[in-house]
Amino acid sequence: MLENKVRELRARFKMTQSDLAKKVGISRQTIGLIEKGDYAPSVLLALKIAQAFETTVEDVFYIK
Amino acid sequence: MLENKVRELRARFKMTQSDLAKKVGISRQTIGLIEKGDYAPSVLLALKIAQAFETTVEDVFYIK
DNA sequence: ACAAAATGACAACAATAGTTTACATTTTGT
DNA sequence: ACAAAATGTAAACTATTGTTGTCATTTTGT
Repeated sequence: MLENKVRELRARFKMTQSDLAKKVGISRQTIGLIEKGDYAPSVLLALKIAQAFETTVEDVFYIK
Repeated sequence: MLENKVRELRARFKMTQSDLAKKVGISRQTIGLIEKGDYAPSVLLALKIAQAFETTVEDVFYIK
């Protein structure tokens, strides 16, 4: 399955779900669902999230 | 918007759309649509495509 | 030139991503 | 302890991703 480090990275950057949501242009709830692992975002959103954390998509999202 | 190098990479690896589709587990038509730039795949599929070309998501898909 | 393989394109559809609204629960700061 | 901020969750919904089937067109190999 697909897993991700969004929650850890967000903590490291001291951002709330709302902060991140605003930064990448989606809703707070969607960030929550992604963190929960409920679904795989589009690659466009994944790229924006990785950029928000100054890292790569592979570093944030990975197949396990 | 989102652009990608799937067509070039696929040529470099001498794969047909069907080859790549089979390798990443989707239909041939979907590869065609992605190459055409019609839509952004899920990050899961993007990861698989990048892996098929032995490279990163950022190298294959980029915001322009 | 010819046949086979590869690609383009479209429609109708199924599955999943992502939205808004709303409310409950948990965490944080003073 | 209290209020405010942050998070969890759910329903109903819209938008987009991805499917299968079909046929036309283009490319490739002999």
